[in-house]
Amino acid sequence: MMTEPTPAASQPVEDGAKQRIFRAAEALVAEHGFEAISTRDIVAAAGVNIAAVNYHYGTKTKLMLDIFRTRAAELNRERTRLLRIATETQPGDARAILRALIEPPTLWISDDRRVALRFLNRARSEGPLEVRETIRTDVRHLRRFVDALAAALPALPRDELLWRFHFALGVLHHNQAADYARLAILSDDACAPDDRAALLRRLLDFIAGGFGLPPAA
Amino acid sequence: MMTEPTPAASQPVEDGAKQRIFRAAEALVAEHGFEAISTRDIVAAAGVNIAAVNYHYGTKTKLMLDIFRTRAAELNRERTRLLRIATETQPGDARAILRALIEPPTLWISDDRRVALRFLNRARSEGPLEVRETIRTDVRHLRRFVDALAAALPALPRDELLWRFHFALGVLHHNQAADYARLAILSDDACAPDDRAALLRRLLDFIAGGFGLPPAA
DNA sequence: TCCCGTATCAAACGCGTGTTTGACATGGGC
DNA sequence: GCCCATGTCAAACACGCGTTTGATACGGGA
Repeated sequence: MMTEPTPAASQPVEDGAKQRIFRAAEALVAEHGFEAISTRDIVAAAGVNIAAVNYHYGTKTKLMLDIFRTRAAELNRERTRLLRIATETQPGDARAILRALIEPPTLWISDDRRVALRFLNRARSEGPLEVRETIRTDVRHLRRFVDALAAALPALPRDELLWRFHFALGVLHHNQAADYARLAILSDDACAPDDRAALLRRLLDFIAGGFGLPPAA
Repeated sequence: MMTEPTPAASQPVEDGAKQRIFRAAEALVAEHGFEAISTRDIVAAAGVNIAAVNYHYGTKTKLMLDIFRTRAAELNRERTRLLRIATETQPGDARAILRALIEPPTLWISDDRRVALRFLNRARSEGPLEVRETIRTDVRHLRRFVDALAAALPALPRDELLWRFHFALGVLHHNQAADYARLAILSDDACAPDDRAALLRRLLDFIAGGFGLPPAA
């Protein structure tokens, strides 16, 4: 008798107005983008009065910041955990480091955290200035991966490493974003991101190949 | 004595109100995004009256569509030309095909068509529905590359090929978009996309590696 | 019982938006 | 000289935006 059955996402189980606003705003931004939705859209989806946003969050922008920080922290925590495991159990294995970077967002795509992931991507590209400035926090987080890769690939010059890391993030972000539409059309619906394991393998193979790593065992 | 000195971009040389609106809107969207700019911002930058946008283009959205179609056609034309050359002079060379895909947008980054390129990316991700729907046109264009790659890599299953193509487009788009900022911070400003030839080589190496191709000769 | 912090509500405020209007200027064709 | 198509202009339109207000309800502690 501890909690409600199961929360839809990793939000607190209580379902007060504040949480409903949080989740409605996250879902709407994930689907329609930052500028396309209004405070009135949010409160309509959340089933609360329009003044509730400002009462609980002060400002629409502060609400977005709150969502962003919550979700970014969740993602970074999971990645950091996997990175620690990788460097401890498979020291020097660059592929394992890349896997720690890639696996969390890729698995999120196919469960109920897909919404959180798409929100994060929207925020990074379209979000208000206050949101985009927190990218500097992300950089501190990503540097751990760069350093781990540098240690695992001592022969690779640092600028080459950084460029390839930059390209790898491009693949990741693109994959989290909207446009499976184009892939679906190109493939006559033969390619869909349903099979999590296969998607993760393909992503890891592609990025590891881009880093010049030999194919997996 | 044929034309004015040199047009800033590949627009007609005449500099009437219509062209000034075109270029001002393109530049503003490239820098600030689709929803962030208003008709009044555009006419202020273009030095024309506010009614000029609706007089010449009918609607703000139609203006954006006009810019998008113009620039997309330019990019696709250039890519198609390179693809034809590649398949004629280096038949069966997958790397040459990828180069035809990658080279035009990569070179645009470092000349005065950077604005056009960033507009195209903004449009694809944030643009109004009418703009994003023209992605289907792009798909017809991209299919030529998929088919050429399939012919050059007969051993690669089509679904694997399509996924890797999807990933490759991710790298490309990410690279055309805003965020060299993160790379600059990560590298302490050691990595900048100034050197066109080096950027093109790095991109091509990464994507060819992702396709499992051996390093270039 | 009274009180006060918490929360919700309908209504409104001021402002910026995309678009439209109607007047006015220009200039080549008859 | 007149006409009409082509542009340009200041002003205004209706509307949606984020935010604020002031009233009202609830509910546990003194």
